Amino acid sequence: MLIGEYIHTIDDKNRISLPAKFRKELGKKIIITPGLDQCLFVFTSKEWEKVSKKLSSSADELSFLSADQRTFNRNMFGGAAEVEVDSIGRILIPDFLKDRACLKNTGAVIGVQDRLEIWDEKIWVEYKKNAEKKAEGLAEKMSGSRE
Amino acid sequence: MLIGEYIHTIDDKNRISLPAKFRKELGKKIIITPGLDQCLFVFTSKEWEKVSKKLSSSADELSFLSADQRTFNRNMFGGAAEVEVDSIGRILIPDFLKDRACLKNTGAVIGVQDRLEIWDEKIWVEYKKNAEKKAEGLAEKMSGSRE
DNA sequence: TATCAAGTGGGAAGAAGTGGGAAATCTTGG
DNA sequence: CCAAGATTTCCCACTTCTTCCCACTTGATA
Repeated sequence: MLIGEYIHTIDDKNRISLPAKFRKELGKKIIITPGLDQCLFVFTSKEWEKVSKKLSSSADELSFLSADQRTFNRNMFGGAAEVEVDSIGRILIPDFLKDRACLKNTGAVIGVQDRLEIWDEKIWVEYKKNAEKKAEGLAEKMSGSRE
Repeated sequence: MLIGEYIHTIDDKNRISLPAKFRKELGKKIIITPGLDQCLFVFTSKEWEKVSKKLSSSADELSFLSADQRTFNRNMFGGAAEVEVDSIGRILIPDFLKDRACLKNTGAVIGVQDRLEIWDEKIWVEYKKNAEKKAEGLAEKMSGSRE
């Protein structure tokens, strides 16, 4: 399982190191997509297959019939990139994805169960401040709604 | 079962000794997560599997489609870390978790049934003062609400 | 008082992260 | 169609940080 938070620099060539702890689980080829909330999602090839299957098969309908679905899928699939992990564990972030997530010199790499997220460090710090408070509230809520 | 309270120092390298009494039960790999109320939770790998399964049990849905779920998962999984217990029973607390719990030089390690909690000593002392008073009242309340 | 176990501290070897240069590939202009 | 420039990719080297191991201290017990 992918867990934890790591701060890494993004160099002039748009490369960022994947935390050593994640490399084995991620494998050699990974998929990067524009995520939700100003970050990038990173999936293993396997996870990506699952995810894309679930996204396309919501209900039995053809996914392109719904306008919302079209928008969402264009974003998710059109913005995705398959990248290779180099010999020492780095990946190259395509320019258009770097822009999407407003990445600058320093990125935060977050393990969230079965995906990674890549944030610009500053945005991540800001986000975390709010999220910590919310998360405690959510915990209460969940404990209440549990059967 | 993990019970009791131990005060240990956190050294310059962010290491803290696990009380000798707990080591056998905890095993070699443990999971640390941000807890509720300014402390860290420490789980055995087994316990963690249970906990994370319950938390992520939103059936077949993609967990990242719900905003609340994203917030919660980022906090829970992104804030977690798997750490190894070294040969003489210490663990290394990652910086980001140390910050979360405002840990300084001295930590309180508390056994709470099937998990440990790690508090900054001062915060723990403060918390205890209040908690002792409250606990008596809560006992009344709980005895009333239990089915 | 001596011995053993537990806790604390620090040094050294190794791994991980970062940066840069060279080779290969692609593109553009002549 | 070829050549020059630019871009990308691959690889190597340096530096920093982590991890492992050993030794000292303290307190408890026989």
